[in-house]
Amino acid sequence: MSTNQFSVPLSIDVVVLALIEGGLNVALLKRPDHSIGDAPEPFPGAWALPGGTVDKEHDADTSVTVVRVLAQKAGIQAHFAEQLRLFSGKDRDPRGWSAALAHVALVSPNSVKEGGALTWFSVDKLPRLAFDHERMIQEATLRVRNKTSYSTLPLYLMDDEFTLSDLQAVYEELLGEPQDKRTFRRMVDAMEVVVPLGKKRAERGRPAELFQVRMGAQLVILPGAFSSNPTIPAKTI
Amino acid sequence: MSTNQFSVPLSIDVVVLALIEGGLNVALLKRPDHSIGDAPEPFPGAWALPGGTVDKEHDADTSVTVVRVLAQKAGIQAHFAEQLRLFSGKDRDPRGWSAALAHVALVSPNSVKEGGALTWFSVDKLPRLAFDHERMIQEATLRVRNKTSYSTLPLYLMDDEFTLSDLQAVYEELLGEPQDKRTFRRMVDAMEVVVPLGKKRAERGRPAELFQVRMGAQLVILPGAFSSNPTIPAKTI
DNA sequence: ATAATAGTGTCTATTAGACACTATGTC
DNA sequence: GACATAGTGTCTAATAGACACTATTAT
Repeated sequence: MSTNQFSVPLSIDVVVLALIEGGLNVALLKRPDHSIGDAPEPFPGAWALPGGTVDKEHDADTSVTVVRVLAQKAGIQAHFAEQLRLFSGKDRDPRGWSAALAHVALVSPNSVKEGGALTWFSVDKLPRLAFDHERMIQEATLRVRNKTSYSTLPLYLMDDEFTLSDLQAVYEELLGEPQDKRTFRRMVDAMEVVVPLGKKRAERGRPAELFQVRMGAQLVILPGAFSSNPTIPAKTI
Repeated sequence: MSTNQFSVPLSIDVVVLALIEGGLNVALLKRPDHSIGDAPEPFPGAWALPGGTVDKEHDADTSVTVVRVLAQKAGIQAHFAEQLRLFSGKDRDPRGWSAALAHVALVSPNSVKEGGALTWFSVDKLPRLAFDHERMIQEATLRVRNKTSYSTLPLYLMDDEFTLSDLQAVYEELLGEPQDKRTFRRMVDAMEVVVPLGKKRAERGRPAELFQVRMGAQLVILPGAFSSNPTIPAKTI
């Protein structure tokens, strides 16, 4: 095992997002209130993202760690996960220089109900968070909202069966502005990512056709697919 | 200094890209041919990206390391740099489990001439590369080409002064297809990122107005800005 | 004048937005 | 029937592409 002067304490954190009652929520765990044994744990009693460390014996790479962390800490299998970025520095952990590889993961509302020890918070009403986890959540939601404007990413937030009105409501929530029904359906149609199930769901009014994500559908990225003008600030060194 | 079982050997690598005679080139360094002292260096004689390790005493975070690596190893100040992703695993370095934080950096053709020990290679004709550096270069160029289709990223590849025809040629190289002159200029105009210098440059034919990047211009991201349909494969866990 | 490249005018095809209309269910 | 929501038809405005035309330099 090579842990020398060029080694860095590395943790793997995941911003798990799901829609609950139409709003974006993030899964958090409460850190222990008091120190355990002799090692003083930082941020006692604060909330934190589910995370873990790499098991160098068994984790072929960090993506394996992510799957393991989601399963063990969150009891969740994500529909989508990707690296956000590496957060690092001497100030993020009082114990010294450290790094955390942050990820975004999207899960469906259904899987929220099963999730074990997790507590869900609206991304607009976050509690006191440990480390730089608040920043991770901010960047994760920004990434999701930006990608929404030019991709089919929100499909990963849907349940197995959904109506086109459901899907439009999700886009509207993430984009923060209403979408025209006709334009929206033209887009969805053009992307060829959903297939009708031949079933209908009735709540009020005319029953709506149920759809599911097309088998083998990849994340579709279209120029000017949805919304107006997303902007991402540049980082210049 | 905390280097325990949760620590991981971390290096910082940078894919430095520049246009040379119209084509995308990457800056590489040759690794020593023979072992130095007793530590057997992997990939002797192979080419590698400029990189280094975090100096936990002096580097507040990894972005500082990137700047330092670019200055020390490459003698370069980049116009643009961002994290690509963390490459990790037990197989990428024969010495054991390791991680490398890969970056993309863009520099102007002018800065190529000054760059000290670097050797530049066309991204289409790469030599034998150490570690997973070939993969890093592939992902870096893909990222740049994708962003080109919906942003003003290529501005960071331009010299201080350039004509609109120069800029269009860069976009055409990166997108791999010709652009309509009128459409291209409408876009550039709409983005308000360049300003005329009131000077002209003559080579053959009518002299062209010279432009520079507008002071304080940020990376502009427009829906459907350039080109047709970029696609990025999704990663599902 | 001719060649070469810069820059503009303008027609047309395509696409996005608005919005009214029809369709199908419940009460 | 009224009401509510789903789904479609279609006009219009905005945009993108094509491409010809004018402009300005060198030889």
